[in-house]
Amino acid sequence: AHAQKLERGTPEEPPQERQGPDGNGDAPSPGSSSTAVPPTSPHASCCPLSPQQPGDRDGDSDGDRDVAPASKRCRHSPGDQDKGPPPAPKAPAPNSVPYLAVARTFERIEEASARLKIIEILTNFLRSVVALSPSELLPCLLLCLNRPGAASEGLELGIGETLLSRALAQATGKTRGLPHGVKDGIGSDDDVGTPAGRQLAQIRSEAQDKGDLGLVAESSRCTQRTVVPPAPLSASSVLGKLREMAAMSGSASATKKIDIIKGLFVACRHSEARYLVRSLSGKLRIGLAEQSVLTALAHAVALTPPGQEWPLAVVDAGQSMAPDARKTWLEEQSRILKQTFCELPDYAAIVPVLLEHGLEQLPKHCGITPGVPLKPMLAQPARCVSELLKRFEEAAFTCEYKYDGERTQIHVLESGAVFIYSRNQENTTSKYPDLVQRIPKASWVLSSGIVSKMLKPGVRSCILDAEAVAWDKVTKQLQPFQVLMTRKRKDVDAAAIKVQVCVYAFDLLYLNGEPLVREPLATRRRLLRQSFEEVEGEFLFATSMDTRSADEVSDFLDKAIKASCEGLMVKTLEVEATYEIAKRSHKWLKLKKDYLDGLGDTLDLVVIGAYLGKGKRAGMYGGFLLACYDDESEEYQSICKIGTGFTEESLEKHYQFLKEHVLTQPRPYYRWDSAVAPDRWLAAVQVWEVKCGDLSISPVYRAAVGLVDEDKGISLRFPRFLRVRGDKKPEEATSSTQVAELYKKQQQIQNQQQAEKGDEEFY
DNA sequence: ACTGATGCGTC
DNA sequence: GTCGGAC
DNA sequence: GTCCGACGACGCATCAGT
Repeated sequence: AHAQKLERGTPEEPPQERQGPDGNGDAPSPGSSSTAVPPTSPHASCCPLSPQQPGDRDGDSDGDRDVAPASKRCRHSPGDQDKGPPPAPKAPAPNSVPYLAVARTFERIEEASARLKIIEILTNFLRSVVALSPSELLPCLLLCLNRPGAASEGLELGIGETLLSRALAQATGKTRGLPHGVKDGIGSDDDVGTPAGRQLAQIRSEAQDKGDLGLVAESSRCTQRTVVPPAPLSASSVLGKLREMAAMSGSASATKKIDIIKGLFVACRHSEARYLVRSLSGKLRIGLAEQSVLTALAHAVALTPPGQEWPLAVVDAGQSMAPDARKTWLEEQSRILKQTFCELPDYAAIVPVLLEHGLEQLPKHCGITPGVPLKPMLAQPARCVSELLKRFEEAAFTCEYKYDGERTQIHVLESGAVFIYSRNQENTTSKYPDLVQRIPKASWVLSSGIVSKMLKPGVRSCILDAEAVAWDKVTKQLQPFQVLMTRKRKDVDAAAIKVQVCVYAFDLLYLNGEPLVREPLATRRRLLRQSFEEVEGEFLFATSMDTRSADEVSDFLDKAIKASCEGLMVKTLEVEATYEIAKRSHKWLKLKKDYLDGLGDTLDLVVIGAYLGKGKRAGMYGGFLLACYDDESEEYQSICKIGTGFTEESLEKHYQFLKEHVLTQPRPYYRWDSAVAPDRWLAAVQVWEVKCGDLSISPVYRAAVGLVDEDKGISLRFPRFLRVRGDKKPEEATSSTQVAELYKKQQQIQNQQQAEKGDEEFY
């Protein structure tokens, strides 16, 4: 019901200040009792911004709106006391949670760096919400996670830096009240002549300086006037607006979204603007994400059980426990929630159950359901074969080819319905109608002529874990990831599909009504092989080998590469071999050529540009534009950007060194596309050694243009910085010819050419 | 009707 | 996807 | 080891602007 309400974007009831906790409440100082002492002067003790902003925005009275009567304050305090929310003197009416309470919590979290501290702050905030405004628990959680809803809902905000900057420019510009309907800043930078254009330029420049549009919003004055002061934001109203915007499409939707953002911005107080803008831009940047939110939620509902009558009988259910016992108990509670969440990663489904039945009962009501995506097992990189053997010690393990495609979770329901989900629980069913057709039950419905042997008799329902890989039916070869990417994504007509897909199944998570995630891989794999039949080019089991010999692993890795795979996945078979993501999400290991020292491709490239950093890289360069050298034309040709592999120290050093080499304009012998134009052009003075996964034909980069493709250059997949090559002059960088060679020698390209050759001989 | 920019998903 | 930092 | 947030290439889908 709550979700429906949000979907309709129902406006919140008029806020009742009398009851509305304002979130200003500071925590009692450490050591104080569980009973919070309301600060006597809210501005003095709770609103650090107020003294600096006398009278608040525009001198109107909204600075006072967020001050509730002292007796009602502190309810949604994110306080760091560990004794829970302060009991209020009397039963509260159903409250909404002020967005300011959320923002204040975010502030505190952002200031903290220790995860335990972050969890504690959020826990206490959530305890307040559970106790006072349980109906707003879901919106609060979604705001903390910065998501408008579950991934499988497929909601996209469709708001990026550009749109957001324009909205801010309009809200802070002086366009209103100007005669003759001045252009409002929508459009290109061409309108810098207009006030809004100037404002936009200023917003952008300030955003570059601060590396965070949210901070810009917070420090900008909103000049939009409203006749009636806007109502204070609540958690659910903000989330409702987010969902409203996500649901919008069609022409002029951007303008409508801008209007909504302006409306929200007008209503923002204090730090609300910062977090609103960050939410809209998709980066909360407070060091809080899924795992910590889950832990905090578990702690919150464990300590302050939901559904209690007022006054709360239990504010801290762990109060009487010894510290150690309390810790163990909280960890166990957290584990229960996380396990459930991994099997049903949807807060909209979990939260109501949590509120009604409590945490202990949660697993009874929520679990794996075909048709609902679950969290996939992930893998950690292994640097060498010996690390592998060391990690798995005596435990038996298996190696599987690591296919270069898209992770797919295939759900077959008893009804015969088929759903396909991505690694991130996005519903990709419509992208794979061909794949859906291969499921027999679906085939009956769609076309009785299609017969597949894939599912063996007796399989009524299942969830498969697999990789979908582009497959050339003519040459009977795997195709590169880039080919798979060219498939249409929406409303795909199975008959019109050009890029065929072969599914490589490697795990079975559910079979005929039974979850298998608590079974070891050996069992799951046996059931997988028993239940399904391979069909060439359509459905195969991932090629695997069970071994304990380092040499055999190495050989198998080479075979995988020769078979156009990325490398190997290595998994224990019996020990620690369940599919319980909550216990450890990266239980598997991945072994790729480019992880191995001395193996994989490295290039020596020239830095020719830099991008201003954002977030924790604000105030320095966050990324760089690299080029190879073409000795033929004596040009530096852009090949990729790079933004990882640096230590904080090296990043600082690069900034100090390279800022001395900033150019006012690019050298005439630089070749690049406007899409990658850097914030600062740099003189070609330094060579960096860079490692990468594959080399790809690029739509925007210019390296080795004309050597492999007539007018497309080459770029690097997964580039990362290794070190400065102080011994190399820029002209000694990797040459365009060498780049082309590296491209051609890739196994996938070799295999492809091999196939073409065979084709020619055949005709 | 077309194109380029933008957003967002995959890896 | 890769990587480094904080814990 | 876990969690988080810096940053990468690339292609489809969508929409503003022409």
